[in-house]
Amino acid sequence: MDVFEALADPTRRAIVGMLAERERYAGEIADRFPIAGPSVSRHLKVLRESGVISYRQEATSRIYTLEASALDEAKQWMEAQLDVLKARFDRLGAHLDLMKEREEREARSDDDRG
Amino acid sequence: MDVFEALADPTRRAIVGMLAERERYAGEIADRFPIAGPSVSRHLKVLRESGVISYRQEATSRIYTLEASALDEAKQWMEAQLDVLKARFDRLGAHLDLMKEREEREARSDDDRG
DNA sequence: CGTCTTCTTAGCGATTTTGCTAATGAGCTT
DNA sequence: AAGCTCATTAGCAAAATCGCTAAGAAGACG
Repeated sequence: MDVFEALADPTRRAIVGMLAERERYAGEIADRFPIAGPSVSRHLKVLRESGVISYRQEATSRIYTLEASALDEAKQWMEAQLDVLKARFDRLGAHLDLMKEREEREARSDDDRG
Repeated sequence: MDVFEALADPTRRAIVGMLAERERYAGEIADRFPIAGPSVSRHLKVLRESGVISYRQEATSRIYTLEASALDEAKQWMEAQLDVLKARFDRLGAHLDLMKEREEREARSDDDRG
C-alpha cells in the first residue's frame, strides 16, 4: 500500500532497476541476488502490494513488470515538496528585491534633498 | 545515510512537508504530532543523518531546515527509472511503427503483383 | 548559583522486517 | 499418476523500528 516503504529496501530498489530495463521472470530476478529465492519472493510481494510492480502468469512462471504509475506518484510527492520549497525561496528573492528597490529609491530621495 | 529509508515513515514525511513551507523549531514540529517529544526527536535524527534536513542552533533551540539536495537526489532516482522505462516503450513504439511500415510495403507489393 | 526551558540521549518493551529452511500449489512432461 | 520445474506460503530466529518514560546537556534568567 505504501510506495515509500516499498522503496526503503535496497534489494527492492535494485529489483525496480532491473524491471525498468525490461520484464523479467521471477527466477531471473532471484538469480541476481545473493539471498534465497523465498526472500526475493517476499520482496516481490511487498512491491506488488504497494503497486510498484505487477505480473502476468505464463504457465508456471510469473513475468514481473514495473508499474510507472506508483513510481510516478512518489516522484510527484518529491516534486511537490521541492516546489513548495522553491516557491519559498522565490518569495524570499522577491522580498529581497523589494527591499533593494526601496533602498535605492530612498538613496535617490536623499540625493534630491542634497 | 539513506534518503529512501528516511522517507519510509509517514511521520517523517509529514515533517518534511512542514519544513518545505518554512523552517521550524524542534518544539514547533513536536507539537504537531500526537507522539511524545523524544519520539519526534528521534525522527529528526533519522532525517538529519540521511541529509534530508539540517539545523542551526539558536540559544537552546534548534531551527530545522529542509535540504533540497537530498530530496532532489531521491527524485532523480525516480526519474532515472521512469526514463529507462519510457525509453523502452519508445523503442517498442518505434518497433511497432517499423513492423507496420513493412506490413504496408508488403501490401503494396501484393497490389503490384495482384 | 539554582532553576526553568528546550531538546536530546538512554534504556525498555512491543511490533515489524528480513533472512533462512521446509513444505505447498500449480502446471508441464513422460 | 509420478516426477520435475517454478514460485509461493508457512514458520522460525535475529535484528531493526517505533513508541514510551526517565535522565542528561546546555543556554537563559531570576
